[in-house]
Amino acid sequence: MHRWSQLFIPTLREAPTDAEVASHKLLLRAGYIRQLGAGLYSYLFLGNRAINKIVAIVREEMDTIAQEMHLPALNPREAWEESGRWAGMGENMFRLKDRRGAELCLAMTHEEIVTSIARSELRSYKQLPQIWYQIQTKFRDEPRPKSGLLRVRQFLMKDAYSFDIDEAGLDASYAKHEAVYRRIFTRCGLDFLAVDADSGSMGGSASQEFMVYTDAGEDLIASSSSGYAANVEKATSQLAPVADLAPTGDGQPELVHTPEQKTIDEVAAFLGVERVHQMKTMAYIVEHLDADEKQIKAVGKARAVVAFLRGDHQINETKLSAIAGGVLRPMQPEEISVTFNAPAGYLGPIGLVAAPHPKKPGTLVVLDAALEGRTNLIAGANKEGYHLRNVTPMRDFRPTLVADVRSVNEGESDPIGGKPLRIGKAVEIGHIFKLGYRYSKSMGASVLNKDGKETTPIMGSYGIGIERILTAAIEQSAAKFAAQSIAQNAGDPKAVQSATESYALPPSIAPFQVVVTITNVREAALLAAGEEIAAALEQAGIDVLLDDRDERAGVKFKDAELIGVPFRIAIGKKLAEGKVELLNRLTNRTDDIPTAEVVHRLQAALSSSATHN
RNA sequence: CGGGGCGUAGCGCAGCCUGGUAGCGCAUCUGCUUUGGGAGCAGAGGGUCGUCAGUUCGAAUCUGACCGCCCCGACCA
Repeated sequence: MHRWSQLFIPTLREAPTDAEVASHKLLLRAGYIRQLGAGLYSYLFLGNRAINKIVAIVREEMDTIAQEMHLPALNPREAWEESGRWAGMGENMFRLKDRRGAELCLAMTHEEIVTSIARSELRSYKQLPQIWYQIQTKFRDEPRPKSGLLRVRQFLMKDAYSFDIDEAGLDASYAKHEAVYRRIFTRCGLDFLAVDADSGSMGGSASQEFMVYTDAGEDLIASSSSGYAANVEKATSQLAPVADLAPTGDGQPELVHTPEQKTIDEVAAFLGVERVHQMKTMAYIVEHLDADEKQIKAVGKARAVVAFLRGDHQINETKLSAIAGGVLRPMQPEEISVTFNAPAGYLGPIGLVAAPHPKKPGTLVVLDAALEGRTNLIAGANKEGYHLRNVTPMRDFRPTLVADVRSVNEGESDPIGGKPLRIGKAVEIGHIFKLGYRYSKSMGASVLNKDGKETTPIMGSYGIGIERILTAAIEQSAAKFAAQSIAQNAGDPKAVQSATESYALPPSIAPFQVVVTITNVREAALLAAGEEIAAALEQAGIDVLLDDRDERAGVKFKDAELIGVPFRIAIGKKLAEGKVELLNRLTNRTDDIPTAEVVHRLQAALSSSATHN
């Protein structure tokens, strides 16, 4: 029996000023965690209990499709040299030396390690597929740890890796993970979305992120009621048709004097046109950091990239970077004038020499797909103080390629059902993706296939951030409480403020399922009833915390709320009538129930809250 | 790494401008009262004022360097 009077649950009346986001404040105030340094936290009794509950769910579900292992967190340099990531990880990896001067790192992830095991142990296609996972501490030297447990330097990750003989096998392994992830997050009580993600730097083919909408998040995602969901790095949308401008003069590109009019808005006002009738020019340098010799020979280590977009659209650098095949940085004005012999602010498509093919030398010119088929646009003239009218893509200039390189906007129609997109911040709690051959190939893993031929296995990689599940659950609940409170206390900012800092965890991951609050331990009858009820609940397999502290009732109620436990049984005045009070914090419903029915009623409440999740 | 803010008791803060040897609330401990929504009264304990150096008769206070933490940005398998 867990008795509050003997536990270390250091709740705080006020949150330290360092804490900004709701989950951070609440985790500190509830005594779940304490900070050791930037991005480093100690998980105290309650925090550790919640984490353990999450881990147990993850483990139980993962065990249905995979085998658990435990790999070293401390890795020798050599293991990371082979894949090229010793250099590739850059500053983000913690590095150290042993007493002999040998270099080591603290692993950020374990592709290299599983691949090296696979390479030395897997011989035949008959041994495939394999799915291996672990729940391990990961280390990342984040440039900016922040938001409590949301972005830290040491955290728990469930990472899994699949090895298959062919793509069909990988598809199956990937699908298994998707299904298991949905079960895990559902059991953890989260409202989540699986979104299409950019698989960019890991070089895979398909990738989905599991996201929870919350303002504390760092990613932006777009979703709609038709079931479409994507990271904005990858999201697309359908656009309403635009009526083009009528041609002027002979309909050919025509110079117009636009002195000092550089921005889209300035030109729009000056010429009396809409932004949709303009073409925006974005110039970048792409650096091929891990280019091979062949590529360097073909297009150089760095090359100019120009993208043309509709005047009211925003460039999506992730999309452009994927096409350009490297890291982008905006061109400096001097670089623009040297490279294109045109002033920044008046850069335009006509006269620009585009590479004929992305793999051929020259400037990579990308026309955003939204401009395809448009006519009579306004564009920069590559001449100080001038723009061009009547610019019609494909007639007046040819880009290297046409591609979607813009960012979607809130309210645009989603590409599958045409429903309006909702764009919001979200926290990434899991990520699955098809890695492909990157590691198996570079590290030389192979097995014999049916025909006795050496075959490189194809890999998948699948992560879950354990702490982020806890954080997201708190953020999600706190947001709900805040919204309710704002609705109920519209005129009272103080009440809103205090309720804003409340939450209740799903029973599956809460450190305890129920708190039994003895309102006054000095009354022998209350104390005895509390002990008895708590024991009965425990007997029934329910995780119960008995608040037997010699504190005032108010203090105990506040603390019970602070620690986020979803149910509370208060033993008080009504005991004289043989009743206690059951509070369901998830529904905010209070019932007076006969003591004899407590176990039964709570079990019913627990199972109904589980099915609602 | 760029920009901003902060560092004084466990937590929240004042004092710094104008140098004179540290204070308030909460928490903690003791006693009495109180006991269903963060109690009241009385008393007590607790601080190298982030670190180092400098200026000064004297530094929490002025100056410099460094360290740490938070926020915005860059970055982010």
